[in-house]
Amino acid sequence: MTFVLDPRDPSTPPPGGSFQDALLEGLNPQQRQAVLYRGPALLIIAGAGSGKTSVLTRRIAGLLATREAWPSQILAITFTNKAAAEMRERVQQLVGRQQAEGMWISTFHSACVRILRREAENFGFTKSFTIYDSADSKALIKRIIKELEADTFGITVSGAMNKISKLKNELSDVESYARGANFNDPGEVMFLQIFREYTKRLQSANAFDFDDLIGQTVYLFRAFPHVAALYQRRFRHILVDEYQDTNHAQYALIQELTRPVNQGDLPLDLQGKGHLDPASLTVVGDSDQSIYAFRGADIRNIVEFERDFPNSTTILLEQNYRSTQNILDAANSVISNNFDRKDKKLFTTIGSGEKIVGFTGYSGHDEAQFVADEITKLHDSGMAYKEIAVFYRTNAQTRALEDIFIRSALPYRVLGGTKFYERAEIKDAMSYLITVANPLDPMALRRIMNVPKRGIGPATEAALQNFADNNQTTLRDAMRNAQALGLGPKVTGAITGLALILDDVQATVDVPEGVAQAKPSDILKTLLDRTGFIEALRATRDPQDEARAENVEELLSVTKEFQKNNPDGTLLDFLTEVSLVAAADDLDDTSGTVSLMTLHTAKGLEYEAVFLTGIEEDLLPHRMSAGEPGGPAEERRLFYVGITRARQRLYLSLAMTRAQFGEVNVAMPSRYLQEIPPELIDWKQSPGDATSRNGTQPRALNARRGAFGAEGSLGTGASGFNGGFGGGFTGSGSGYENAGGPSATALARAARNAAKPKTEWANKITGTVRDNGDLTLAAGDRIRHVDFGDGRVSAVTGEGTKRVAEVHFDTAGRKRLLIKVAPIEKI
DNA sequence: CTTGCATTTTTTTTT
DNA sequence: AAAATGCAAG
Repeated sequence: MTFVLDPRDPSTPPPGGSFQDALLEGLNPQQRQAVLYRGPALLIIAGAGSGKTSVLTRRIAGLLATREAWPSQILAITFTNKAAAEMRERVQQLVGRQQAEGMWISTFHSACVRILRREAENFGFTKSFTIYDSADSKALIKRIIKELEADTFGITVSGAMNKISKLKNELSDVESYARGANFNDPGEVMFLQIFREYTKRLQSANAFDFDDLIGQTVYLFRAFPHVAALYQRRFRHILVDEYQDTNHAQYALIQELTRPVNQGDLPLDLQGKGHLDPASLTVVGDSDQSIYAFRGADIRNIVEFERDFPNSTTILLEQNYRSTQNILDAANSVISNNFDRKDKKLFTTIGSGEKIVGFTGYSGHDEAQFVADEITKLHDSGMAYKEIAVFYRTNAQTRALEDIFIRSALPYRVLGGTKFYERAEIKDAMSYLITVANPLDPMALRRIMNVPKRGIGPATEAALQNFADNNQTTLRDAMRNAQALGLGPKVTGAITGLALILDDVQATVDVPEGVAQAKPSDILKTLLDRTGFIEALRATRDPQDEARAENVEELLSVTKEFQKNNPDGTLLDFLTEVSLVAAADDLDDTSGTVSLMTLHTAKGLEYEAVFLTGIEEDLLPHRMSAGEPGGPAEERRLFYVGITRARQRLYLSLAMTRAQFGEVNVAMPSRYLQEIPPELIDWKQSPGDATSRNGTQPRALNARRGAFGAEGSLGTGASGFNGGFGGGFTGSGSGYENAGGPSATALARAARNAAKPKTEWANKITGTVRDNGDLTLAAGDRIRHVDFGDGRVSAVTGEGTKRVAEVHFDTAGRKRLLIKVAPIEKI
């Protein structure tokens, strides 16, 4: 038998061995056991970086290579689409592309959509149902609350939404919730009404929300045994990654799929053929990395696995192949503060490595500057940008980082956050596609009814909805019959005109069997052209609309790209893919950029160098987690996840003050910092340094002290902190820039933190990015920088808007600056 | 119906 | 600081 192994994988054996040798090459005994296990249920407790992906892929490859399973009998669930693609790729490299054809490797949500599209007609949906994302659900709930005037009961949109989501994750529907409801509580009665109405409208819109995708699939299996039997029979090996983050609905789904097949439920032609035993289940997880309790993840699923599956085997993977011992020591030490956990200690043979680097900035910007400077140093010493990542707790923290990165000409990309598909103009354009795919969906239709502006306002929309309700028809149908409403001729024409466009395009999608459907990009192009969507954006005075028009054109390229990758991809396939992209999915390994993301998004990823920023009280642990039971423990796990992403270098940074809601607040070091043995951290500037050096403290900070009064002043807070930490934070005190010694860095810092002088050029900073126009610089020029003061240009590289100046500042050391946007002037 | 301005609220994390 | 909301004028 011939086989291919990943040449990048150091464990790839020399050619000539048996397949089994190749399969197990480079694995430790526990990993081998996990690859070779055959039986009903296997639990792999896999510590961070313990090679579980390798184990899972080899396990699948082994099943395929020995013909124990056909590819179509394998269902592997991953946490992101990117992880799914990677796993598929690695299995294919082991057994060949053809051998792996037909495996289901996907996320819970993608797998469920696939099942639901196939089976939805069993229970009152069509295959072209819409998937409502959180924003869609929110809009619908908001509408319902308004209609029912439920806000007078103290019910908020987000409150109702969270509650509904929580209930759905517990597989509770309106009726089961009603059974236990307290009908003497008017608020609860009102909530019940909202829940009922929400459910009804999803059904009539032919739509599922995110939670439904899982919950309704479970419902489908439970209500229709003949459907369940097909999938129980089909999937012989089910593997679930990140099992610690499954919620009850996902747990129930796995339970349904691993039931023994009831012969009588199968179609006649399948009865008595094939396997009737329950599928074999493999789950992989690590309770120390459970960070999704807020969206219903239930740690008990993994803790009680052995009870749920009495015949199961458990394997522990504790050897870490990713990080240095210093990084692991820090991680172990932090996580050991969570009681109620099985003791588990990661170890490595890699060696202790560099110390962890700590830094305390005076502000979020100061911290960001440190991060940028250190990244530049790492890059100068040969580390690729794509091997570096910056993590933070909240998306809002990206602002300061982006600001500094742009000025420093650091190539970066932000994962997640305000995603492309969340932009209003993109949602509008997507709504056109949704309306064509699913004419029953009034939410999508409402969204585009007056985009571009057609003079169809709220009153007209209400009239149409009224007509639809009175005639037991859809909003879309009401638009077709707009003449019957007796509105003005202009509005009526606008409405019927839009209805005609939508009907025309829909006719190219709803084609008879055997006829080819129109392609997503052609559909979008036609819709945009006939509605004048892009021209309307270009015709306005708002300067941002040009960027919006470009975004819509970008969406058009996305549809073309999709077609290139999926030649047979339908409109529905495209809509599904877009609905289910995860933050980590737009990671592009070839981008050559530094990656910025939240700690949650970072799960499952790894980098040579990792910067954990904002390690402060109220941020990590986050203020909002304080009230939740188990909140601080989950935040600690989040910190643990962040630490364990790093292979070689780990940086921990925080700031003494942080801007929030437009005002500056004092920040305190996170309690979790104390949990790392002090000798593991090399503080370039410790929290103590940043507060106790009165002589060199920046002006702006001194000025601010008065504002806080005695009680909340930095002085008081700082000494309290120093006492509490028993001197553990006494760092080198030399400042992080070695260029000019302590006094120089202190000066630079003072300059950086001082109130910005209101010179002409300072005012040029408009919006988020400043523009120096065609300012030209050459080596030898003297310049002045808002934060770093005066300096001399030593070199200029790059072209056009990407020109970068390397500057030796008199006090702040060497920096690289993007000439077009840096806050500089020639002197 | 649309536009512009004033006011208020908002940030945890995500499929 | 930015986004969402509300209100009044055109």
